Amino acid sequence: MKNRLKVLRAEHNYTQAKLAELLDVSRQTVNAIEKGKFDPSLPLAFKAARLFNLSIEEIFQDE
Amino acid sequence: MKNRLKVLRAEHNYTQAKLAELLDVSRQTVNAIEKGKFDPSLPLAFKAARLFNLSIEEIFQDE
DNA sequence: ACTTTTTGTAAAGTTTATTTGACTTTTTGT
DNA sequence: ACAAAAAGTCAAATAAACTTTACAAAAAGT
Repeated sequence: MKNRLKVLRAEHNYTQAKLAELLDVSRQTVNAIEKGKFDPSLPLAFKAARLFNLSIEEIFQDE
Repeated sequence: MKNRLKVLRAEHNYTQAKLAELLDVSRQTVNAIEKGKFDPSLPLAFKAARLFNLSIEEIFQDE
């Protein structure tokens, strides 16, 4: 599962730590998801989508 | 997290067992998700969305 | 009424997501 | 070049998703 978190983070000038704080997860979780180590839970995907005002599909891609 | 799986199932005349088979999960998993016992993983949410030709947000609602 | 199908539920086990703490490497600012 | 900040990573622990087996309750078909 790919995602655009790194780009979105750059666009918003967020550090991994800042994004983690906004999503209410640990910095390592953000890092791991960005690096494709695992997929976020559905609730976390929703949180990210709301944060960036995007649909889940616009952030995460199944391919 | 709410979802419209039961309705979508009814619309397509799918039993829980049939939907489980199409989603490649156990029947109990479908049942548990429908009953709100836990949320699906993001990959599973994507599978359901593709199956019904809907966006994740059209099937699962955060509130 | 009876039989079959579907749904609900529960326990025990496996896998995956997430945490915390610690440490290294890379990037950025001066 | 140096210091500080950010990103990467690892191990051990907990939580949440998902499996299998098994059985009971409810719904549907004849």
